[in-house]
Amino acid sequence: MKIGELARATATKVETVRFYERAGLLPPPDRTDANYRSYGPEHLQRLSFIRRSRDLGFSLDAVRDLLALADDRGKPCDAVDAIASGHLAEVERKIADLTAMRGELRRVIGSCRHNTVADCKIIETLGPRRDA
Amino acid sequence: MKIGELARATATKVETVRFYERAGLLPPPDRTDANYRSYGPEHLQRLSFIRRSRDLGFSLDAVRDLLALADDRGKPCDAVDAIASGHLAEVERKIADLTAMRGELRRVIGSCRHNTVADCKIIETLGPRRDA
DNA sequence: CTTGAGTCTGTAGCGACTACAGACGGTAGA
DNA sequence: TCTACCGTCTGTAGTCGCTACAGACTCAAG
Repeated sequence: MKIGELARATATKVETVRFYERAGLLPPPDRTDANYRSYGPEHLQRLSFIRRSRDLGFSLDAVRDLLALADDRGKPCDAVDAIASGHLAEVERKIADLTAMRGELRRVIGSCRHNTVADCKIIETLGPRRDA
Repeated sequence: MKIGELARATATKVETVRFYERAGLLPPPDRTDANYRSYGPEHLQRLSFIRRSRDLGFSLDAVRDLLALADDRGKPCDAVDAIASGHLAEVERKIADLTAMRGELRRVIGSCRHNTVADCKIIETLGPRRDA
């Protein structure tokens, strides 16, 4: 299959597919006479893996590690678990950060009385020591 | 005050202060004879505003807009509210995305039986149609 | 007088793409 | 057969918000 088909099949942009190749995540495929990339089912499978991992928020580095592990079928699974668990912890930290932000933002926005900027509570909150 | 003092006072790195100046967020201060930046209290106040806004997750573009509004004290406050509300919506979207990710990750990790990669549920889940 | 810390400018790097420019290939309708 | 148009190619630069240098300077303390 050509790059456009592969891209469509995995909901990826063509440029991103080429980017993954340059980044060493997707092996360089054969080329046609016209120098077009020609992918096989193994590429489709590998790109699907990458996309799914990315959807779960894994970094490209993590995806690289996961792919290497996936290719090493005899290895114990704990390394995979470690990567995933580490990532989960990070996601949880981000959720906590954003939840705190949300609380602050709601508080700040809730205090807006829709007057002028001069006595805007939002601006006041942002600039803590504004006295003019 | 010199850039290092300003940076310490606002928990900002010196390079970041200079970056904000280049980015047009912090006005260029006077210079000493030795060409050192010399900041006044208005810079401290403005940088505090920037930092607080960044802590709440506003983009630099949004901070620029907020600063412009803060300087225009007669304007109605609704524009400020709009920026903040838009940002809140985005934060909520991110929380929803991350929460979905977290659920998926927990499910995937929970299925790990700590065997070899060959029958690792995590790898299986990531590569949907792996049959070897 | 020397040492060390702070400051200066300018540039390049990060992650994960995205968006071109400019050239070439392939195909379907007129 | 011509032509229009899409797809593909390479290479490079842009995005965001910093961060990290390199190499030169200044300043204060001992």
